[in-house]
Amino acid sequence: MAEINNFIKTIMEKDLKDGKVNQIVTRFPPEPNAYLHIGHARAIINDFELAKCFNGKTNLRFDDTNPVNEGEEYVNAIIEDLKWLGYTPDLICFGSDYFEKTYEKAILLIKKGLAYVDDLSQDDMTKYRGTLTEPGINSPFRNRTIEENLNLFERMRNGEFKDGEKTLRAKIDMSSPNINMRDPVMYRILHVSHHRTKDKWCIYPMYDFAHPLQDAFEGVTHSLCSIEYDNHRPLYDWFVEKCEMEHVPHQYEWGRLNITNTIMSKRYLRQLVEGNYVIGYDDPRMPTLVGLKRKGFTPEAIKEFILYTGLSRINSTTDAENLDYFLREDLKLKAIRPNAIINPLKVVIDNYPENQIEWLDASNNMENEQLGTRKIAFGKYLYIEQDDFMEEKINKKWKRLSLGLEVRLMHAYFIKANSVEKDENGNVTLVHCTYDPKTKSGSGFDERKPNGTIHFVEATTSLKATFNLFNPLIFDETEETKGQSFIERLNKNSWEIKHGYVESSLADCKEGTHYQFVRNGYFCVDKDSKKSNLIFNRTCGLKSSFNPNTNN
RNA sequence: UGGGAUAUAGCCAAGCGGUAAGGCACCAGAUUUUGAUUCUGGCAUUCACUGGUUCGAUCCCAGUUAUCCCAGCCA
Repeated sequence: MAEINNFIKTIMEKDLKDGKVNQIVTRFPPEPNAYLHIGHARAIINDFELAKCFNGKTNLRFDDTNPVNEGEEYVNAIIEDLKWLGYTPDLICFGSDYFEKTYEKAILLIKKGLAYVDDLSQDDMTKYRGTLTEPGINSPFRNRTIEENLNLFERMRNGEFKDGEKTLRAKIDMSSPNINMRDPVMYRILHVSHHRTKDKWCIYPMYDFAHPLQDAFEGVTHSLCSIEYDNHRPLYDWFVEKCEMEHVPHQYEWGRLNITNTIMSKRYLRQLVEGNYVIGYDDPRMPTLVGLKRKGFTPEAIKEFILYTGLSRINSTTDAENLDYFLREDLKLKAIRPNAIINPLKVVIDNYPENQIEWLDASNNMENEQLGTRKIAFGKYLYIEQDDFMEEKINKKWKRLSLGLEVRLMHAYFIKANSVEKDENGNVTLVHCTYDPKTKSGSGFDERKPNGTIHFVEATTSLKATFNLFNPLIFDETEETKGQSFIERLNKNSWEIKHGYVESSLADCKEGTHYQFVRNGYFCVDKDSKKSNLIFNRTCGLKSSFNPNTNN
């Protein structure tokens, strides 16, 4: 695996060397209200790998301070995703585990005159907050006595007020140019049942107040988050200091990772699922970890991708090509390489006996002998790929079958095309060939070189199969699609289905097994596959394709 | 428009005062029973721009420009 190396690691090394910390402790803090996607994978992998570098620890802490939309379903899914990526947290905990301790710290701030109960309505609070260019105005409730605040806050907890009636706010500076410092809300009233604490609480702490305290309670040394929290760091530090936390955690930010042609926002992903535009969160076109897994991605490929892509404070958009590369790289030696024909063209070997099938030895992966060999069938009737035949060789680069030319059928014989049959539209429906028995694979025959090597499947023994070809769910922003909603821009051809044939050795293939089909890329057996109707999901394409019409 | 962050090739990304790492993509050639893989070579005289300091600047300073984030009782 690639060695992790980024600016956060440099910071950690220095902190350790300077004796600022004795052990690195990080945390991955998802809110349990969505499925994890490739963007989260970046946080997970960096959190865990950085700690691992220094024999540190990493906690999985569910940030469940807003019971609306949060739930058990997501908690379990996130734990499963982490397991799939190969990470075991040193501690699994919840923000709600600290509700009591967090409440006590709020009391402390009230007693220090640094927090107050506010009666302002939501609309008024917005007005009092000011704008980006104008300072805010102090709330008329800002100078309540400590006793009054203590009393009111306790009554908030006891459920004496309705949602939105009161809030607890930190008393900082309404004229701060950093809007986060303009008396941020610490607690709001929500008469909502929490998935873990049920109805015990009706006031819930806000992220800005809860998060730094949780980090401090757990002894987190390096609290890593994305760059949009940069503006929150002064507040983070303010709460840690004013709450007199024994342990002082520090927040560091990195840029978000986007991938070309990929929708990553929680809101959009939810819209896709709820609007039935995709099968579910594990639809192979989704950038969720479960989706990538079902499409055929391996955790190793995702890790390598993240580590090689690096980390900086810039929000970046990486070409999806990079993701594909690391999957190809991982699968190269793992995948079995059987024959599959996606767009079949019939071939008949005129000089081969009727009703005879020959079973030939074929290597599963010539670069990895450990994957063994299998038997493939050869007979009078074959299927080849339509793209592999052209009546006339139109240019020097053409390395496939044409009339009068000879090609090697992989793992089998040389065949020569002699004539074709066509339908009423002039399309080739059958190619008449002859084979040369002397050219059998492995015989060492080298008297003449074929025009190329193509793959095939024997017609009578092959199995029918369905191939799922996935394209990006959305188009790039173009002139025509500009201004359209995201749903309107959905790629109508994001899922193409092809029906073809695979060799008989795939009769007992298992879900999740990877195959590389020659010139068609890598495929993974989908969970819906049954022997009678094999289903393969394309995981990624090969590196380059050849278009006979555009090459000279 | 106030504050903050960022700017290195088509895309990521090292570099932290001594003369531009690496990966993807791309191009050329060799090998090849996959037009894949593998191998070999090529790919920033310049670091958003303009000045300044310095023997010397991607790096320090000043100004300019561009992009992103912040006005939830979301996280």
